Amino acid sequence: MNAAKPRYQQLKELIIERISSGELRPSDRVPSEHELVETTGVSRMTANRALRELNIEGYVERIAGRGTFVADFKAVSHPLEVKNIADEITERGHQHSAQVLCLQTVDADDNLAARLRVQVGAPVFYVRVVHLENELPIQLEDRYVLPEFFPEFMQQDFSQQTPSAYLTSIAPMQEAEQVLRAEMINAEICHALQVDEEEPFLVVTRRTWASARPVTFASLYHPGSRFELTGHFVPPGMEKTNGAPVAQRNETHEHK
Amino acid sequence: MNAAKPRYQQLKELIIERISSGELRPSDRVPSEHELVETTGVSRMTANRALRELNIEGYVERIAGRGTFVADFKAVSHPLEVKNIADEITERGHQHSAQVLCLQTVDADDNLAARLRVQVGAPVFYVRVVHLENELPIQLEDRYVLPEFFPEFMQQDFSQQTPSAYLTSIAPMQEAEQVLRAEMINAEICHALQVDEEEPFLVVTRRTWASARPVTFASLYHPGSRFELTGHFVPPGMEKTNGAPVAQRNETHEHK
DNA sequence: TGCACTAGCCTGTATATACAACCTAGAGGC
DNA sequence: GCCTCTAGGTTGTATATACAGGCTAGTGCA
Repeated sequence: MNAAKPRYQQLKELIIERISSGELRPSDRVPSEHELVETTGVSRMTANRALRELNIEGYVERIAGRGTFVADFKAVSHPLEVKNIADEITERGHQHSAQVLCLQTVDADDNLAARLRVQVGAPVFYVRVVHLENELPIQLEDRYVLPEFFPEFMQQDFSQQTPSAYLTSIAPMQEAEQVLRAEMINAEICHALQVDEEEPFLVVTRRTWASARPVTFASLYHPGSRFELTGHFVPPGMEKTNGAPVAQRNETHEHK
Repeated sequence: MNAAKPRYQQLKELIIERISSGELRPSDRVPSEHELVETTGVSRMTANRALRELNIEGYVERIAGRGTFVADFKAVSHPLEVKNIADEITERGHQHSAQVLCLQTVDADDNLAARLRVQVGAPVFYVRVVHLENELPIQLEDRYVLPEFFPEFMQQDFSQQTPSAYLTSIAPMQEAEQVLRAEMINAEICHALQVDEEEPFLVVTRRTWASARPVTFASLYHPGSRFELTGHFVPPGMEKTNGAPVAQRNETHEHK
């Protein structure tokens, strides 16, 4: 079983592994091209290609003259991904606040055990938080977390830092799966969000993986009348094409 | 105004421009690295970098031994994008069919004129199609199209080919904006989809651009009980990491 | 002490060269 | 006619080299 993989790819995976394992943490320094040449024996161009591609893929930040550093974990980069809700709200210039309704350890039922791949009855951390935008509730977050991955979870103050922000600061998100649907929701959640029971909800359920296993499972409930998910997509390579004769491009949110 | 841009970037933009303008169409042959060396005077490594990055970005397909070809237009590549609904259904192994409820030319009202950037009262093509999965209606599509970009639109048979598939076969999608929300919908649409009026809907509205202007505007209505949007995200660079000890990966739809 | 400058490290780009692997058309033999 | 094999074009990777430009710490001068 010879490593049929090209050397630049091996280099990339070696560095990704060091990041995923926690050996290299966000804003840590990654070996420079010259150091990689010396430690691995590749040429500088090969080291450059590996680091350059890791940069494009968002793993590292490169600064000419300073070095290469592990990137802050992409708070998920899809156009339609629900990012950290607190960031989204402050980006709109509004005030984010959060109320922790519940923070406890629960035993996994069948459904939860299957989603997190644990034994039925195994202890799982659980938090329920309501997120408010300018005092108006716009999201209820039900989140289950694997205790062995986030042992300090229960000691956090989630009215100050969102669960999502805390989790990504501890472990890199390696894979995510999410499902989006429209649903009518039970009275308890409607009441917590101060809407009536005829309100349709936009529901996002998401699992994220780290170290090749699911580590957190969340359901996010949004009142349809107060929340919409906006995505704007520009094909890669065109982002900064200001020299080309492309007139107005940056009018993302002119409507409404 | 010297071209401060690096040469590989200039090369990329030159080729993107030829694709966007329609000079190079999907599956057309793109100049080989050697030809680019001869016509533009760069070295082969520089030409290689330009083509390699265009490949990563999805503009072209490269086949060792054959050449480089313009890619089929990515039927939109986000995890959460609503792709061509017909493809999604057939990928699930089900039967797709479509009913054209309406195909006509309408005058743009205020709202539509603003979204498509045309004069109020300007003629716009309009089609309403219901998409069925194994005879069950799962999407109603209301689509408005700029006549000057798609003059043959009204002659198409949209029960055979979805509007989306037709449009992307004619013009490359350069930019997209979409909004997703949960809503209660009027009786007419509920009736067309054979659901009762208490059904919550997942509504997607989308504009797509070509040649730096919006060319089509669509609203897609999905009954909440019959439709969910699934996204699966693997960070770049990890897609084919089969050498790493990552066990089962392809179980995206194991639930439900 | 405080400032200016520079040496040295780093990334970014560009080139020339080399070899391997892949694919196809066409030559040549059967 | 049909098959085989090969020559040549094409991509994929790897290396050595070179120069430009950004950043910083530390030297040395005032």
